[in-house]
Order: sequence, then C-alpha cells, then structure tokens
Amino acid sequence: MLRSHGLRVTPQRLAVAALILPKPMHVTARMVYQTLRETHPAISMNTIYLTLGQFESSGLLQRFEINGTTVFDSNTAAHDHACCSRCKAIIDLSPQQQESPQQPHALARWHIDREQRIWSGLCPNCAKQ
Amino acid sequence: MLRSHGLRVTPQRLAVAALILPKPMHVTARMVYQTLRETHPAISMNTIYLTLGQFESSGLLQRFEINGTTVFDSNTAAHDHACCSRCKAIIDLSPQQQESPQQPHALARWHIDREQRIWSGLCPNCAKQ
DNA sequence: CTTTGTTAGGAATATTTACTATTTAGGAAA
DNA sequence: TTTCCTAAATAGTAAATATTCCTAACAAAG
Repeated sequence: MLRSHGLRVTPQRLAVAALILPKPMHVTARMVYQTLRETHPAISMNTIYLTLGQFESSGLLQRFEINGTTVFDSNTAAHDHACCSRCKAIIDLSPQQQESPQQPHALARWHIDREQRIWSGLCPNCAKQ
Repeated sequence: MLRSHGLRVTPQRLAVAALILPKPMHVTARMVYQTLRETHPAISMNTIYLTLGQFESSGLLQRFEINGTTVFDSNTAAHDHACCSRCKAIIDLSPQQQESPQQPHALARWHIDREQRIWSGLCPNCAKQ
C-alpha cells in the first residue's frame, strides 16, 4: 500500500501505518510518538510529523485541528466530528442523509475541496456531572 | 459594554474592543498585538490573550482554529467560514436557509452548544493561478 | 483609601518546522 | 544474486511559533 502511493517502505512508516491505519481512529503526533517509542526507541518526532504529513498527502489520513493541536483521522470517508469540551473525546459522525448538496452561493467561484464540521459540547458522561 | 459584562474598564481593553468589536472581522492574538503596539507600546501578549479570552467568555467574540492558530471573530452570529488553502483568506458565510435543524442522532444525549463548519479550497483569486 | 482585579514582563511549555550529517531503500549494473 | 549508486528517509538538534504560567507592580471602582 505504501509503495502504491509512491512512498518507500521503511520500518518507521510500517510502524506508523500498522498503528493507525487498520481501524478508524484519531491520533495526534505526540500520541503516535509516545506509542511507537516503546517498540522503536530511536524514532523521532520529526519522522512522525513527516510520515503523518505524507500519509495525509497520499489520502491515507485526514487532518483537522481542535483544542490547539492537529488530529489525524484514519477514517478518510467524508464525515463530521463531535468533541467534548470537557473530556476532549472526539467521535466520528456519519454523514447526514441529505448531506452537503448545497454549497453556499458565496463560494460559487471557489474551488472547494473540503468541508468539515465540528460539533462541540458535553458528551453524555460529562453532561451528567 | 465592558461593565455590563462584569469587566473592569482599562485602556488596554478599550483599545482591543475599539479595534475589533465595531465591525465583523477575523483577528489572531498576534495581529491585535502588532496593531496595538503602535498606540500602546507597552502592551503585552499576555494581556491580549487574557482580553480576547474574556471577550470570548462574555460572548463578545467567537473563536475557532485554522492553520495552526486561534482566530477570533467579532461576528458572533451563527455562521460558517471558508478559508483559502493558498492565501489563507477567511470569509464569513451566512447560514444556509434550512440550516442545522437536524442534529445527528449520535448526539442525542450530548449537550451541544456549538456547531462550526469550515469550507477549504482555493478562493477565486488563487484559483486563477 | 482599600481591595481586588489587571498588567507587563519574563520564563515555561507545547507544537511544529528547519537544518544537517548519517543511513537506508530500491533500482541498475555486474 | 550480489554489488553499487543515488535519491530519499531518519535522528538529533536547533529554531520558530503559539500559548500559558508566574509574580511583582499597578490601577479601577467602590
């Protein structure tokens, strides 16, 4: 899969891919770094950032910003997110039925390639307290 | 207005308010800092961050993140944003007609207090090139 | 005048990018 | 297959940027 996207196959890339690509999940660069440190003690943040950036460019990951950091999402299908303002949990939301048919008029002459939506509030757990 | 929101009236706060509240606009903490430095040479980033944060808590500003930084928006009405991925221009989008009536089912037990949408792509100018 | 909130400034923290010498993947040649 | 070559990738360090923390001095408002 890496080769089909024009990326050389290295142990570091395989480790990153094995960690986050198999199932939909949300990770930050730091989370990837700290996890891979256990199996790859010498891996560097630089490599993590480069790898995640390349994966995004290749369409293997989606990226968005929330709570001051960049989050990478291995669910590359079009979908929205909800984030708890207290516990910071992030969940995927399947696209609505009549999703994004109407692009606003003001964007007629834009070349839009992405629409992202984030719902913020308290998750059920945090709302109880 | 500051007093009605429980904030003491200081020259710094007046300067920030006079700069960004009169008309809808998007600013970063750094932009405010650099502009106010001309008239208030001793003002500090700390004060800018505190003031913008208080204005947001008071409902005088809205906040969102894009391109790695926090942007404060003096248009506090519900609306979406579009951002050019090349020149980084940000524009406001008036809410759609049949806007946000349907909150996703998965959020039934959440207490949602905000929904934000960001469209990304090339603005007309940048698309030409 | 007094109290309490605010400010400036510097330090601390965190995220992300830049730079560079070393190493390595992968294809070409033997 | 094995060897060699080159461009790309990596680790490590430093730097740029954004944001928060801390504290002493200060000022708003009663």
